[in-house]
Amino acid sequence: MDSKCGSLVHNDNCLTCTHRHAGWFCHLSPDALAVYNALGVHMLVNSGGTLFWEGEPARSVSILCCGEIKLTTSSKEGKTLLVRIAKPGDVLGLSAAISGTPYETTAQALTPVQVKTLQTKDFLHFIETHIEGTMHTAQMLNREYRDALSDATRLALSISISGRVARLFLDLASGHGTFTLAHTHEGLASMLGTTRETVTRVLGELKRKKIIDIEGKAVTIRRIDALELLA
Amino acid sequence: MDSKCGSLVHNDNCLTCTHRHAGWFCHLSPDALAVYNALGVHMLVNSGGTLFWEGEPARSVSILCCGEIKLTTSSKEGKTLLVRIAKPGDVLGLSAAISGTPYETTAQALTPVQVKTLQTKDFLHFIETHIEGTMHTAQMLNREYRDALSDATRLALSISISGRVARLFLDLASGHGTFTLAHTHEGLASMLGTTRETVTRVLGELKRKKIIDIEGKAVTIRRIDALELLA
DNA sequence: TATTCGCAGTGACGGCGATCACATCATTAC
DNA sequence: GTAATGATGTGATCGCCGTCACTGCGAATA
Repeated sequence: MDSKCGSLVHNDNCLTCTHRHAGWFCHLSPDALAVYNALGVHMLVNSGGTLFWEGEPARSVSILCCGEIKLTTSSKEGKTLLVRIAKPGDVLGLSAAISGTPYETTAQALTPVQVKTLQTKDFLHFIETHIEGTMHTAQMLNREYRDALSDATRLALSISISGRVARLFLDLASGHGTFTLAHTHEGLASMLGTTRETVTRVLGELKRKKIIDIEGKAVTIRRIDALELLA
Repeated sequence: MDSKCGSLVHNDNCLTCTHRHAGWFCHLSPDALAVYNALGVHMLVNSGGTLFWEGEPARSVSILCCGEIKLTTSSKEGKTLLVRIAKPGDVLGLSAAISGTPYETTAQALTPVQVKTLQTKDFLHFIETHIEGTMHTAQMLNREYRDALSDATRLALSISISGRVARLFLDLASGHGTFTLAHTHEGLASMLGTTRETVTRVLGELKRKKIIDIEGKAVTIRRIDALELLA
C-alpha cells in the first residue's frame, strides 16, 4: 500500500484507478463504483495547503486518493491537538457531513495530495442510496471513533508524560520493533497534550536509557518491556 | 424525553413503544421497525449490573430503551476512564460489532435499565439489509466519535482537574439542575484520572464558590455557566 | 556565502497536583 | 453502648512539567 502519489499523474477516473485498496471508502462494487465515479471532481493540493478549517460550514467531503493530511483541532486559547494523520482511502469531513455540523477539525496537507471532492449533498445522496457506501461510512466513522478513544485513553490514564509517549510509540509501532516517526517534536507535543520542550526531554531520556533509538525519522524500540512498564 | 423507565413495566414490543424519540437508533420507518421488532430480546438490568466487560468478545449489541449506562475503559493498572454515559436510544457495543473486535469499554448500569439485546450477527444482518438502519448506525458512531474527540480535546488542552470535574457533572446533570451522585470520591477520582484527595479538594472549592451544592448524594448546580467555563 | 527560518536541545524557576499522614464523621458489626 | 470499617476533609511535602529564555543546527532561499 503506497501512500505516495507516485508521479502524481492526475487520474480522475476511479474505474481505472489502481491505488484502491480493501478498507478504503472507495473500495466499492462495480455498480456502486460507476455511480460514485460520476460524482464530484478530482483535485490536487500542494503540500501545506489547507482543505478546510475547523468551524467552517461543511460544504464538501473529500476522499483522499494519495498523500497524507494532518487533522487538528484547537481550543479557544489557540492550543492545538493533533487528531490524526489521514491516509489514502480516508474520508475527510465525513463526520461533519453526517451530522450536518461545521468541520470539527482543520485539514492540512503534509505532502502533495490528490483528493476526490464531492459536494456534501451529493455525498449524502450517494450513501443514502447505496447501502455499501453507508456501510463503508460506518466503518470509517468507527475507525475515527477508535482513534479518538485511544487518544483520550492515552491522555487520561497516564499521569506522566513519558507514559503517554510510551503508549503512543507502542501504538505507532503496532507490534513491529521499528517505525517511522512522521512528526516533529512540536507535533508529538500537541498529540500528547504537552509541550515541545518536554517531548525533547522525554525522548532524550528514553534514548539515554537505551529504551529506544532514533536515527533521523526511524525509531527503533530496543526494550519494549520498559516501554510497556511506562505506559 | 424521559430517561427513566417509568414504572419499569416490561414492554417487549417496539411497535407499541412510546419511549422512542427522533435521534434514537430505533426511530425507524414502520417497515424496518417491524423487522427490527422481531429481532432479539428485551432485558431488564438492575442498577449496578454489568452488560459487558472491556475485552470480552462482542457477542451482542444492545439498544438502551431507558435508564443510564456508564461506559468506561481501563488500563492494566486498574485506572479507569469514564468514556461517556449512555442515554436511551443509544446502541451499546456498536463499535465492537461493526469492527468485529472485542468490546472497547465496560458497560455498567447507573440506574435500573431496559435494553433490547440482539446477537451481533442478527444486528449486522439487519443493518446490512436496511439502509435506514445503516444510516442510523453511522449517526450513532458519529456521535460516539464526537464524544470521544471532545474528551481527547479536553484532556489534551486543559491541564486542570477542576475542568474534568465540571465536565463530568455537566454530563451527569444532562440538562437538569440537579442529579444524584452515585459515586464515592474514590470512584470519581478513578474516572477522572486523578486522586481521591484532589476530588475532595475540587468539590470543596466548587462548593465554596457556590457553583454547586452537595447534600448527601444530591448535587445541585447553582451556576451552570461557571461549570461550562471550567470544562 | 550570507541570511533566514524551522526544529531541536538545555537551563532556571514556579505551580499544580500526587503522595503521605492523620483527623473527623458515618455506618455497620458486635 | 463500643469497636471496626470505610468515606471524607485537610495539612505538609515534593517532584513533574509548563513556561520563559536562550543556544545550536541544518535546510532552504537569495
